[in-house]
Amino acid sequence: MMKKKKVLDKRAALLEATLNLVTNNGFHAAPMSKIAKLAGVAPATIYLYFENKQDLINSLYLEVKASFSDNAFKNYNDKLPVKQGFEIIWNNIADYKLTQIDESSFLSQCDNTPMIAPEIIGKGLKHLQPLIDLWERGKEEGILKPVSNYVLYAYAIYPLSFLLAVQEKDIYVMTVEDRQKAFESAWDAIKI
Amino acid sequence: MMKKKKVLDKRAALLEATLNLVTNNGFHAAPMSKIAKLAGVAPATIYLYFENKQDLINSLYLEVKASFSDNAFKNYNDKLPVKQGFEIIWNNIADYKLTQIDESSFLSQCDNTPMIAPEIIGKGLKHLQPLIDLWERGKEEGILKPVSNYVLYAYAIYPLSFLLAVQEKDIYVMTVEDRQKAFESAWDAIKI
Amino acid sequence: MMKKKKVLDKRAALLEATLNLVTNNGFHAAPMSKIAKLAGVAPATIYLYFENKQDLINSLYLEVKASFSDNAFKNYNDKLPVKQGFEIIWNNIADYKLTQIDESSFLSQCDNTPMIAPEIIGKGLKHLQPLIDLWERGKEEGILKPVSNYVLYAYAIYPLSFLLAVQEKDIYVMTVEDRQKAFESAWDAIKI
Amino acid sequence: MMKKKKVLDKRAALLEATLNLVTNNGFHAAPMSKIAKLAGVAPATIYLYFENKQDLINSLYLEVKASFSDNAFKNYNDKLPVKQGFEIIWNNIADYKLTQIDESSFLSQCDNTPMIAPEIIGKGLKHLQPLIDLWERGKEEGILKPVSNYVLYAYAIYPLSFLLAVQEKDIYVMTVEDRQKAFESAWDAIKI
DNA sequence: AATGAATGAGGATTCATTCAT
DNA sequence: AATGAATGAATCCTCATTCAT
Repeated sequence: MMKKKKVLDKRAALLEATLNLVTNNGFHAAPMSKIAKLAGVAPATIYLYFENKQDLINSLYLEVKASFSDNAFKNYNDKLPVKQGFEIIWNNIADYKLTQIDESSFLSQCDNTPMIAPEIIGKGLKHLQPLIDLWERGKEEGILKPVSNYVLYAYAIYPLSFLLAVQEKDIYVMTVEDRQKAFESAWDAIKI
Repeated sequence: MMKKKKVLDKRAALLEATLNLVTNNGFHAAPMSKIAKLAGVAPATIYLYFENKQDLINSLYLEVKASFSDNAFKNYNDKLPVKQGFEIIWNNIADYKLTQIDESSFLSQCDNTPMIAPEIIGKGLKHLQPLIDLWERGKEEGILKPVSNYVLYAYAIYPLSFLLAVQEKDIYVMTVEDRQKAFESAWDAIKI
Repeated sequence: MMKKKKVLDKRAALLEATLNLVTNNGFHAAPMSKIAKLAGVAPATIYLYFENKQDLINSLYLEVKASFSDNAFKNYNDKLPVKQGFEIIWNNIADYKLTQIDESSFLSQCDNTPMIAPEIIGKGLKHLQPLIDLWERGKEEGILKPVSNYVLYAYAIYPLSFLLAVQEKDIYVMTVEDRQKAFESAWDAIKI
Repeated sequence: MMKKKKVLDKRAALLEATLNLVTNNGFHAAPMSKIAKLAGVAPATIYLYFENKQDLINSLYLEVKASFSDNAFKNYNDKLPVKQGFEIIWNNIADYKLTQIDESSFLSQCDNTPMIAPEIIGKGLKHLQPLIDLWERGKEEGILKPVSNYVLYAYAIYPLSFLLAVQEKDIYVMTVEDRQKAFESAWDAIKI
């Protein structure tokens, strides 16, 4: 069990090192040798845990996406009223984007770049099903605009990515009121 | 004159080749040799027109950003009522994003990646001033929510990037009605 | 232990290959690829032992200079009378210059070319201190001319470089008597 | 004639530019493009005056060597007593080495490097014949040591190259007395 | 005579990956 | 399981030289 722990440690260290390097320097400036050094292992060791560099990146993407999604539904259950449920999810996501900055930047980079193959991106989206379900219910109940879920996502969730980006670049700091207003904008955009 | 034309041709061909390769393969898979081949010149020729790879990318970024911005204010003038002015700009941007797919993807990639230095990004933003002015006026007139322009951008314009992305991945095709509704969402998000 | 040996072998092989190529072809005609081939390793392997080409050249310079200096003081000790001590050193240097031809040519090339930075050249000079000490003593004892050590070096040691050069070009072969006379010229030049 | 002048100007400008660049940066950092720029002509123009880079370097070597030799025999005639004649030549050479620093450094670089083919070096030596003749006479008259002219050159003339080098590196400045003593060393070294 | 655009060949260096230990 | 030495292939970039004008 101690052994198992250590193994997981090494894998985790590699993923974290990759996250750091890719986020701050970009894919093309995150060589395997640096990843290994930052993780405290030998370059060859990476290949015990991952098939190759692409597999390492894919794995990281899926893990981060999973942690993002898990977080999104904290304290949420599908019996809540639509607006209340949405508010919980929106706040969870906002919290994540504004505090897990490296992870969020990494996801942005992956989602706007051909560095992750579409089928892997697709896998990562599975976890958001409860949000889709909520929106479908909202549309049935006549609370939400009858538009594609893509449009809902574009207006309700995606703007947070932009706010994260400017936040991270230190050109704008979001106050508590700003955040409340941002939520209202999101809701105004999708509510009927 | 013929000479001047040819020179511009070569520079333009290089920029276009770079746009194609970076958009479809990513920065790290767009080697100078491929760029040269696609542009129909020898690798060394690139260095007659650009200092180095970074300069080539920066130049491309600024040119595309400029074309994007120029397009955004087609038929717009700052005497128009706020909503009408905004609608024109929004539609211009939507047209651009949905038709100039390569250019739009490239800009997304640049804006979500450390591949362009912040100071160059800053330069590219200058051109959007008229939109900022319009928003300031809208807030003064009590038509728009009194929030940071970053928030307005996040909800009014940025969602189009997401819609472009899904559009491009063929997982969603936007109809004329969808688009009208998307505009309404944008407006609902920012109007008071 | 076997491993350690092999590692040293490779480093040494690289240094030797560099010595050969630079000596016979000049710095500008000693590409890393040729050095690697001559040393029997892949080009990338050079970078396991040296930071870059300049570091390789610098290292070689310092090693050769050290071997030159070590040799210069063979059988010498600072209790010997000035003339006798000088004769030993002079002969040691003459032996080195006339037998270690590649090494000597390489040093000449380094010392007459901007290929080695002044601070590295400076480092290489440290080892000659005992000769300087001997000369200072000789001046104190009224045996040597009261002139700068640079002048003493120019007349006592430096001429050997010229004799090496002509020797190497096969335009002149030095006999034992010639050599004895050369020593006398050196001594005549610096003695009072 | 004006035209002829201009032509010579361009050739001379190219030679001077080459001298500057090679002297200060070394052969491997004196690209044709920089030479052209420094001379104020287009790269292709070089090839109107010189066959290729090697020819340019060779031509420069021969011109500089000729100017060095011409200077060496200023005010000299072969009727003078040996010591007096030698003193004149020695002083001429010393003047040249200590004032025409770029030219002297360039010659040192050429003579200690495989950058000039031996047959070209040989050509350059022709001009020193009067010095050889003087030495032969000195040996016949029993004034000079009966040794090879190479040895005489090594001790009488070559040391000046070393003194130039240290002079140029600012680690030693030669006074008038130093210079007188240097001459005496040279004479002591070769006289019987 | 003079040029500046153009280039093929080659330069130093990096990198993902492998393999003997 | 873990490694560090090793590498072939590729990357960015430079350079001597040419050629159409």
